[in-house]
Amino acid sequence: MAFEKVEPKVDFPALEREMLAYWEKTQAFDKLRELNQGNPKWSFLDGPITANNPMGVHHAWGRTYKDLYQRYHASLGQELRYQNGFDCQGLWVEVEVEKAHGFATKKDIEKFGIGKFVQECKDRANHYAAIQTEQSKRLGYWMDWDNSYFTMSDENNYGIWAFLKKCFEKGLIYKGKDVMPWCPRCGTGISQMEMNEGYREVGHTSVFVKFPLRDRPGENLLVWTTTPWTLSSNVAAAVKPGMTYVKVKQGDEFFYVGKENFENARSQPVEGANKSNHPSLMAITAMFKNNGEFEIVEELLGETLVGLTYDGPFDMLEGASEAVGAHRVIAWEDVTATEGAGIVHIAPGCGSDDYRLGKELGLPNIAPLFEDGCFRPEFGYLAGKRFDQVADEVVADLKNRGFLFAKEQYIHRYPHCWRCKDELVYRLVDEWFIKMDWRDEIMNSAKKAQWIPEWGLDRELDWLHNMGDWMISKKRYWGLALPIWECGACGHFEVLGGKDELEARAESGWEEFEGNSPHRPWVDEVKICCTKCGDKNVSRVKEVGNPWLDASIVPFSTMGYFSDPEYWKEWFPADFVVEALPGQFRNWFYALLTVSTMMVEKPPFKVLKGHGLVLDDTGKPMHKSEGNAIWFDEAAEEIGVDAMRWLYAKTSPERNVLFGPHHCDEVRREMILPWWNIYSFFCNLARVDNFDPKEQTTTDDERSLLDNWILSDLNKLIAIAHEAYSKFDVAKLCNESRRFIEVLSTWYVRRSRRRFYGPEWTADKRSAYSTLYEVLTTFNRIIAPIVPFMSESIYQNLVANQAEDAAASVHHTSFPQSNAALIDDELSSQVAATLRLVSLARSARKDSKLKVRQPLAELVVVPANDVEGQAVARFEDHFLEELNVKKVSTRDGAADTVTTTLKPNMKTLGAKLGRHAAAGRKMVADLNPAEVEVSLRGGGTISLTIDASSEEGTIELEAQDVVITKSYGDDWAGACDGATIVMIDKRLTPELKHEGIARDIIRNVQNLRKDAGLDIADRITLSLCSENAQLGEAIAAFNDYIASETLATNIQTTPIDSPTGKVEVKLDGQTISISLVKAVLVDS
RNA sequence: GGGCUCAUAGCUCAGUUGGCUAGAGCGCGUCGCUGAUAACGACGAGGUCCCAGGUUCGAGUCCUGGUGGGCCCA
Repeated sequence: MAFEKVEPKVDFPALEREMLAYWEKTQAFDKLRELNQGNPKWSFLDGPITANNPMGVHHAWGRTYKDLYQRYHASLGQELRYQNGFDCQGLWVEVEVEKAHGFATKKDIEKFGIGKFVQECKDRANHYAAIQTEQSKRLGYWMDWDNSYFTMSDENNYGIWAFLKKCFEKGLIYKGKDVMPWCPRCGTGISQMEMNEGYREVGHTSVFVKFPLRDRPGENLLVWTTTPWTLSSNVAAAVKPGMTYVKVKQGDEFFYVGKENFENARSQPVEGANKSNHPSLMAITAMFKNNGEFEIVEELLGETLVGLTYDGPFDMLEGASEAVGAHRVIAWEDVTATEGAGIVHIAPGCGSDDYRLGKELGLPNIAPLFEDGCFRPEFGYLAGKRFDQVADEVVADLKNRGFLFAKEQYIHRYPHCWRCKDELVYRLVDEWFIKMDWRDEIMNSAKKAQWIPEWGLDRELDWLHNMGDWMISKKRYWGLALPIWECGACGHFEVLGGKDELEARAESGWEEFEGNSPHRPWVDEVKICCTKCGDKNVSRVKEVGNPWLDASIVPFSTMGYFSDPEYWKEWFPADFVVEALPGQFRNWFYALLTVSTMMVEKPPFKVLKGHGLVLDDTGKPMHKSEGNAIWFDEAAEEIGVDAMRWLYAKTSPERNVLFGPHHCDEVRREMILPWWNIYSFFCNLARVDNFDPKEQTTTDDERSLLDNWILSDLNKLIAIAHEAYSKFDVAKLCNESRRFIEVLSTWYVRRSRRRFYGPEWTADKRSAYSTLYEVLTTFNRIIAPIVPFMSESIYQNLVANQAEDAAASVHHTSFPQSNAALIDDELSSQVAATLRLVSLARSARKDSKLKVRQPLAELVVVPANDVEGQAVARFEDHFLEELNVKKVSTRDGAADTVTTTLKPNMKTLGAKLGRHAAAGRKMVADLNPAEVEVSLRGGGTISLTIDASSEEGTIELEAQDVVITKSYGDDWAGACDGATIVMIDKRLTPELKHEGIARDIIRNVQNLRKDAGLDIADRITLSLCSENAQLGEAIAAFNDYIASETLATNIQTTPIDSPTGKVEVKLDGQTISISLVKAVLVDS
């Protein structure tokens, strides 16, 4: 069957949709699974994508890797699971559902009904999972889409219960307190990651306050804070032991303050362009000045202050009573000399550093706020007021009671809720934790896996080493129901490990729960009996779980650990996982390792590969709000997903990829179009010639040098491809492929073009066809995992439609194997030398100012090595044609035609010579240029003694000290590179001149034919009219040549009546009129 | 403050275990080609391989210390 015509201009997105339809129609994916069923397994584990929005282009990077490595392993015949995952539970889904309803606080949700709310969250996850499924298919991502896992599934949730139960049995689950960023409006803690989203610049009233020392009447600590309301909860004041402090006397009072803090100018930590908008801060010295005269009476180290007790500013409040006896100066290394007063206000109930410090030292925690950010009743005049509305009142009060030293407006970046934009507050809360004192075991697991890049392991170990206990609770609604039942009567708590255990332990509520998923509010109906005190009404705690738990149980829950252990053993651990690097060390990678180490004491993956972020065209992060984010659908239909996939595949994974019009265009130009053009060139000729790959075959003997060379290169590429895919380094393959396409297009195809044109099936033509056919089909298979659509389309035309027994899809065929017998390194190096010599000769031709159309008599090569000499001998024809010369020859030396001249470079030489400049200059000028060139090449030096009597009279001459130029005389143009010299004879004989003119004419005729809309095969009658004698001679001399090249049946020197095409051009300054008409062929 | 990482042409990036004259694409300039090509090709200009030391016959590459950027932790 003939090849289908290939349009050189293709709508790639349309072609991709066509291939999608073909796969759908032929059930190509299912067929592939059937083919590999029962074969050795390759286990890939998918990190779940958050099913909360449509995909952006950034999602496509990881998914491209996931698909292409799976396709490679399938092409080796391996059986795969092809299971995609969706991450469904968590605050991000809740937020979107809240937005849709216009909810502002948790109370709105409770009023709406937790059951209804949770159901809507589920619906939303399902909705976007469906959209992402369709988008992934469009990406060409072959997965078992009917069998994706959802982290909200019962199996997954109960799997986590089993994990938590195991932790509980080892005594690792506990209820603890921590101070964390809290949004009073949303009523929830905010994680570190969420907090990073929400920093905004705001102004706060900051104050310097006095803490009077109890044992030293009249002496005060000077303390600074940007959050005056937290003074209500002050417990201690911290100094840095080794830092120098000063004791300042003003009036009857003394103040302790950090020496540098006291003396130095203060600046606001503001970045960039906003700087000028901010008032500068008053130095502490200046504050004192404002209050009158002062003097420094003593310098002392911070350690001498430690242990002193003081009166707090709010000791009269009932809520602060616990702090009164605790007020003292403590030591803290993190106190800085650049911010505040060098003495830091510590409120362990209101700050996270404060809390940690307080915990170490056993300080009491004062937690003044309710969930909604309002003060508790025991805080006097503050009671019932919100923390962010009391600054003025507090300042006035401090002033009245003599605690205020100074106040100011302070502008800084402060965390805000990323959802409602309210200011966050640090608040002491009860949360549930997993103790992490077994981190060494997790670190051992991490070390057992291979990390790509390797430093990923160091990074993970660093995190594991430093991380605190894992806070697994969140005071929200939509998420894993933490299986912790806590007895309200005695405080005893237990963790249940699964549905069966829950049923067995249920005292009441089972009927209400049964049939529902283990989520709030349904699971909360179930009450159990306290094993300690016998209370029969023990409830589950209200909290839901950390979403990373959801995603990290999947190597167990989705692989049948709980339901089908035999199956699980076959697929665990995964051979490969790949995800975006930033963030995942403390998220998914960490959680996976933790859960898996607890469950089976080993890592759930053998190889973990990470990749970077997707940035915009200019290297900036993509943000919806900045308008530089790109949706997946938009990009897919604009540039096509093959181009997108290639862009992702060719980027070094550990760095970021720049995605935008410019970079996509580059991919199209360097890879997609050249590859398609070679294919369409071949295919359209093959149609005309009725090439049949089974009929027109060739033998090794018949292959040309170029054929052997390109096959050698191809087989090398196959070996590289196997290595790159199996080591997960596809970027390397992309680089090599690009190089291959380039040499294939610009050397093999271009140099071989004419071999395809003849009418007869000569051995050479068969050889050209069958070689290029093999190269096309093989290379197509190599890159199929990366560009599945384009390669499928090419395969369909070149292979599938040619043979009944061919596989239905390129993705059903097995990966090519490299044939070492076809690799010829010597030939490759000779071709490389040829390319280099031709390039040099072009440079020489350019220098000659004679265009390539003008034939010249001779090219002379002075080879630098044997390979170059062999190249000239073996590829003589190519030199002749490429450079349009009549003869090519080699010579050992070129001393007779090339003059080498040497000029001293006084810029560098002058400095070396100093006072010997004049003599040295002469000496250098007298050196033998050719010998100097040889000596200096490759970094050598020449020792010159100008004046033996002085030490500086001897210098080392280096390459940079001289300028070496070559001239080739009037008759030759030349170029050199290293030791290689090429020269072209510039002398034009009349014969050569005539041939040049003939070729110019041919070119103009060809253009005219094209403009006249003639078919390539149309015959013409040609008229060439010129009054110039030289043109006439040229036409006469090359009449046959012109006729055969332009398919002219007749060339006349008189004008044609009503020509189809006519043009007047100037050749060599002389006018010639060219016209033509399609010849009428008479059947003979 | 600690960990990891990056720094190569105007821009985006290659550069295996140290090895001949440090490369590509884009952009720029010049020329050419244009019956496979949404084009393309050739040639050219453009480099302190961030800085300073060290190891070595030899360092973009290895080591130490800085500077600057990124990520993470504190």
